[in-house]
Amino acid sequence: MTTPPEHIHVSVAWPYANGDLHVGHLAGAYLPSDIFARYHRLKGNRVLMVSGSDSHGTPISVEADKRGIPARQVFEHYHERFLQTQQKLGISYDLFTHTDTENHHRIAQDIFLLLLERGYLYKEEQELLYSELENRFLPDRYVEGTCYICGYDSARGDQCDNCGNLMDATKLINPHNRSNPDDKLIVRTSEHYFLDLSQTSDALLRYLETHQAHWRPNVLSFTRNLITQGVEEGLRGRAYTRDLDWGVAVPLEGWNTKRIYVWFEAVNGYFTASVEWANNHGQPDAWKDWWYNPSAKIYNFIGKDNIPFHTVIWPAMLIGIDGIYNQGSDTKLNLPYDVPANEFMNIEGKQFSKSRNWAIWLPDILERYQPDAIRYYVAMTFPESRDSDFDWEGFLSRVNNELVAAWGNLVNRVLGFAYKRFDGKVPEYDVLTAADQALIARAEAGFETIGALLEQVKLRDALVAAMDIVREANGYLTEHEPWKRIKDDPADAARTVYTALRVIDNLKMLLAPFLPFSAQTLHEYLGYDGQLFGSLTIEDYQESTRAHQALVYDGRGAIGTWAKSELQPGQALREPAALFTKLDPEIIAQERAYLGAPREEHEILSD
RNA sequence: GGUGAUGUAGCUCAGAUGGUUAGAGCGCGCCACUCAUAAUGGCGAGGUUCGCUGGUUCGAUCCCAGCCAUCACCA
Repeated sequence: MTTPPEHIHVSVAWPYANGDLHVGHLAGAYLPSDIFARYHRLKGNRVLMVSGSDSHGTPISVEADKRGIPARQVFEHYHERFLQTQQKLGISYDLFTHTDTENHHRIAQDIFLLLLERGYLYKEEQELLYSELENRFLPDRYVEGTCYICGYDSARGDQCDNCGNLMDATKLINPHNRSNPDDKLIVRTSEHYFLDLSQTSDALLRYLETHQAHWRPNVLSFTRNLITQGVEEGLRGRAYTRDLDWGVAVPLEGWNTKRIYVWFEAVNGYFTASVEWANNHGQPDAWKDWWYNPSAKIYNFIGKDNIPFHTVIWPAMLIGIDGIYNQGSDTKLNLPYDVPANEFMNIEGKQFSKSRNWAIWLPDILERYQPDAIRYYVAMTFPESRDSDFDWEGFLSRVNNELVAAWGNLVNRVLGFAYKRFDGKVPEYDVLTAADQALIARAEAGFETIGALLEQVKLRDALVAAMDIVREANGYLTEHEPWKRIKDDPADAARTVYTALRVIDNLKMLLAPFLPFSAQTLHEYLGYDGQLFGSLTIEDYQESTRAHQALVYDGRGAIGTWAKSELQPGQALREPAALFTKLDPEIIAQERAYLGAPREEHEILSD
């Protein structure tokens, strides 16, 4: 009764390549998506997990200006660091590319042109602030002026820091260039394209109806209100184009000073990266197995700040370009099946802030902690239903008391005992008692119950459920005391140790999506060969005019399956060692000292 | 200002189409154990009853209204 494999597309938010990745990124999107993808791969489903660096956008230009280097240099620098960081954390993208590829530019332009041709775009004049000194329109965050509400003289173009109101930059009094007060700005009109959302709102509401049963309630009601409110108030669009020189060119005559708005082309990346992946594998149509397959499911893993873009704008675009690159077929282009947006992860009670360096940078903590320790704590603290908090005391406590003391120690005590007292082999046993069978059944049931939680993207609940089994296994050992029985009833000790090993073997798989590195180590200690998961490598790709690097998961040769252990008595074990490092309580003070202090970027060393 | 969410034990978080004693992990106390990275297991204490004020109801922490605080998006 094998079920045919499902096609699962895991689309992960594209990080701006203007600074290192931090735990907020990991908690919001990357770790949830990786756990989800690894689970589905173990299930035997066909997973396509893609993302990439967002190479464009004002934040990158701002960073480039600050450093006095070209935008391209900024994004290439951080793109490389993203690849290294995520490789070390084991975020298993089938393809993590970036948006400055020929492929991405071409498809983003095709999407724009198709929407234009089909009448989903309209043109309108906007009033914007223009610098005659620099001969360009300035983005709002480059603008400063006097607040027209409270009179504060250093209001930013997008918001007044004094009264908190959002600003319409063109209404600012005495607007000037933020970096040059003498550069007085003038209001000029500029022509732009807008995506006409009113044309897709009915289809979007029908789409919501068919998905409301499995969407998170906050995502659903937020989206529904956005659309219905938009219908009532004549929802139109947001600008699809901007007056910028860094980004994907608008493919029209006379539009050479404008670019496609970064948000619009970035969400296209889920699609363009799928196409790139297929091309890289020499199967140019393979992406259609996810995008034009009615039974495929697309999941968008994002943070709560991006909900409208993924539940309104991106689906609207997909409706608009239905049929793209699929001539001769009437299969519909898939919309996201689910958008399991996470809330935010705060740091020691305060919001993340790059400028104040109130952040936990992934490259930094990867120098000091095991990737599985980081993954464990962050997964246990996922902001799945509300904002959560990363605090170092909690990190120490969860790693030492749960990961090391409960799970790591269960493995260590049982494997160590079996290795020493049973001649380095899985014990041979006569029969299993009811208690033995009950514990094994309990662990085996996890493949159903924990699997169901993972499929519903209740990842923290799934991890808690696995740890419950760990505790039961520890309790079972305490009750059956094989270290005593080995003296007076060796047969009973053999049963108990066999049972514990088999439960550990099951737990290895149940925890593998969360803790892939230690699961592999444990797999080997148990005497097995082969890799549970595939390899994750950084590859070079050459297009006709440029080259780029990408993180690539290759699942060929992976042997892990989401299935019950069939551990054989007599199997030779390998000499075990501790899976996890216990942390010194001093790290709390050390780590807290980094928060808010100036930070130096270190080279990311490979292991 | 609008929309959506969040506010539950010392800490981090669950939860219920409204109904008897509101849960988990950690921390704390006691007991057991010593195979194990002094690692585990059991029991127990802890919430003035679930942000505040009203309302609906036989009954609300869970529904409704208002308010306060925090977060996100939008104007």
